[in-house]
Amino acid sequence: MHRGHGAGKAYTISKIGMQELAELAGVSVSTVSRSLAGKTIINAKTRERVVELARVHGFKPNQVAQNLRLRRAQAIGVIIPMGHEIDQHPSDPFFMLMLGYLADALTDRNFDLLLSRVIPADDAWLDNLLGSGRVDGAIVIGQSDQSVVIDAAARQHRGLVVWGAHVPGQQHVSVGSDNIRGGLIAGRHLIARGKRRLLFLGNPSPPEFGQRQQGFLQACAEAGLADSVRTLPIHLTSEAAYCAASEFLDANPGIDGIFAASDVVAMSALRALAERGLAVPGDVAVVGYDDIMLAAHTSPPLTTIRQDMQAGANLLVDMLFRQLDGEDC
Amino acid sequence: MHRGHGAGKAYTISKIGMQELAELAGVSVSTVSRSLAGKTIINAKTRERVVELARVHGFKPNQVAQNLRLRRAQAIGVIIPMGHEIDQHPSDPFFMLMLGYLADALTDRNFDLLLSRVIPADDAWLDNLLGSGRVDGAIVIGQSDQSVVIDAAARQHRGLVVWGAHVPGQQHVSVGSDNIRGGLIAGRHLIARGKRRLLFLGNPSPPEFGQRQQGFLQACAEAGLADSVRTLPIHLTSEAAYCAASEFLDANPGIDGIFAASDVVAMSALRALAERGLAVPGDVAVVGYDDIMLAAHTSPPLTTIRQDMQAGANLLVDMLFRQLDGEDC
DNA sequence: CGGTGTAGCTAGCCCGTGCAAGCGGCATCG
DNA sequence: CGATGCCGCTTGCACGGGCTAGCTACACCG
Repeated sequence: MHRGHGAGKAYTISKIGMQELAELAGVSVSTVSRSLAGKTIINAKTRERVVELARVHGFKPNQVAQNLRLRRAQAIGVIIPMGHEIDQHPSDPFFMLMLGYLADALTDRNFDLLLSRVIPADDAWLDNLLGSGRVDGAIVIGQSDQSVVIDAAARQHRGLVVWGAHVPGQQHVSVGSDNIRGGLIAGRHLIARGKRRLLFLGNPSPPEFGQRQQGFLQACAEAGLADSVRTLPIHLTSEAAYCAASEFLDANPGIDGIFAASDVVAMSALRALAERGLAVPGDVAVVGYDDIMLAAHTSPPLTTIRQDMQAGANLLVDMLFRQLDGEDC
Repeated sequence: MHRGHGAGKAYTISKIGMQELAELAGVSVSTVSRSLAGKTIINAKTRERVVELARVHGFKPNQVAQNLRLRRAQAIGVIIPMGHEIDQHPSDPFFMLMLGYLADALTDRNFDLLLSRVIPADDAWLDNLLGSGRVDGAIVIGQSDQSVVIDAAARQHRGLVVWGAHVPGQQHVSVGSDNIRGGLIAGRHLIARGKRRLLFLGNPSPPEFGQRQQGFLQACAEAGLADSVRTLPIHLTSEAAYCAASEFLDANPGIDGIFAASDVVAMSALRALAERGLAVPGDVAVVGYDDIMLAAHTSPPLTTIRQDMQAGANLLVDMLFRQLDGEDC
């Protein structure tokens, strides 16, 4: 690993302030402020002169001061709580995809995106962020096992939306795909293909995953397979998933259909199957969840339940801003 | 997609301020400030009373005001410039992995992470961020085609480090793996396996990729293959990579070794190969770059050049803070 | 009386905005 | 006939946003 360095530097940390700029322009500070804000109340000629001068001197208004004055933060916190998977590194492409779309949507509205990975040690992580003034609102990706904390925060602050499951009675606004239905579809798909010895691969304790399992079990029940279906609760990391799946497959030969809680898990399962010489989908069919981009690029291409995450991200952001605008939703 | 909502809410937006808290405690605002900061100059009894009162009322100092006063932002910008790949969505697991490690390292130092995806339209994107006061420094992931802009910003501000290539004469501090060496290793690996009709898969214009290609070509030259080696410049998205690779393979049968600029590209190549009935690594050997987690979970597991990104991320953050502390590096 | 331990005063940090003043000319009023 | 006021438009003044820190003020003690 290299550590390159630039040539010797002479930093030009001359950071001119509004005060100086005003003197330079021969106007008052307020005129500078209004000019840069493009207020038409300032004479066009004066305004342009100020703007030009600012450009020349590389002046940028200090946004921290600006935000303080305007009592806003112009930033949204995006949080990935990692309660149920203490060692899950969010290298999960799912997070990244969501993050990318959120970044796009927020950038469009001129808001910054403050990223937090949280390993909830106390119950105050969300309240701390929301109460700190650093953000105007927050988007939580996945309830993890923190529904109680999220509900509490939702009661005290406005400007909080959650990607994840919608459980009856929850206090917080959430957006997510219909996980139960997704699980149902996955189950029916496997059963329609003649698979009978089914396995749910994933930890059902986070609500989204629990609902996927629930839908899956429902499909099994419809087919009279309620008794034979198995669940293997595993971590979401690909490595852990791979190990657990391998072990399980060795101990339980005969499985012919797998529904994985996420595509990453599914890919690990594919590998474990390949190593055991089991054909996919001939011997064992696999269905994933998310439709991350890589899903189409495994061999064979992974069957997966698609979530339209761009739509989801946009909806999250829409609802967040509606809350911030005072709408009650 | 559901849009769940919580029960009707009565927000407790009572956000008490330092002023009120001071009155409640019967002390001055400064005493509250110092108490919460844990300054021992305040009598322990008074201090604890204030702290307790703050806790009870859920008071959290406004960090925006705090930062303004302390002339800092307590945040680092992390930027992914997307100059060369206008449509590359950073769902690339590589970015996410890096981002995760950076988030960890910054969180450890109590800094926030401001995420920006930038499609450089003007030349001011970096200067705008650095000059806005919203961040104390920035980490740029990949030079893309913006080396000039980055150099310019590095000259004006302190607190800027870049993940990517180290090219002679650059003005900015950069951290990255030895891409030339990586390419060299990849090339030698393929050649040692008896492969002779080689292909570099990736757009060599961003410096990191260019250096990977350079090392690869060097290995080819060593083996006298300089003339037969091919380069296929493609986009980094898996979809685009897949299409381009498929087309190329059809038009150029006989390729027996592929070095892909990234693992995502490599995975797409694997799929294209599999669909053409070409065995990996029997007919065609493939080497990727990055060692993202999924690389081990393809079938067959992908050979890849590993970058220790955690070490890289830590180094980036270390060097950034050294710059901020005034060290000249 | 000088020293020590507490706590308050006040001046900012950098910017935005309500209020009011000044512009020159013309109508109204005493 | 001279004084006042008001026009619409532009700009400046002064204050405030929540917080910190240097200096000051006040007890109390030896």
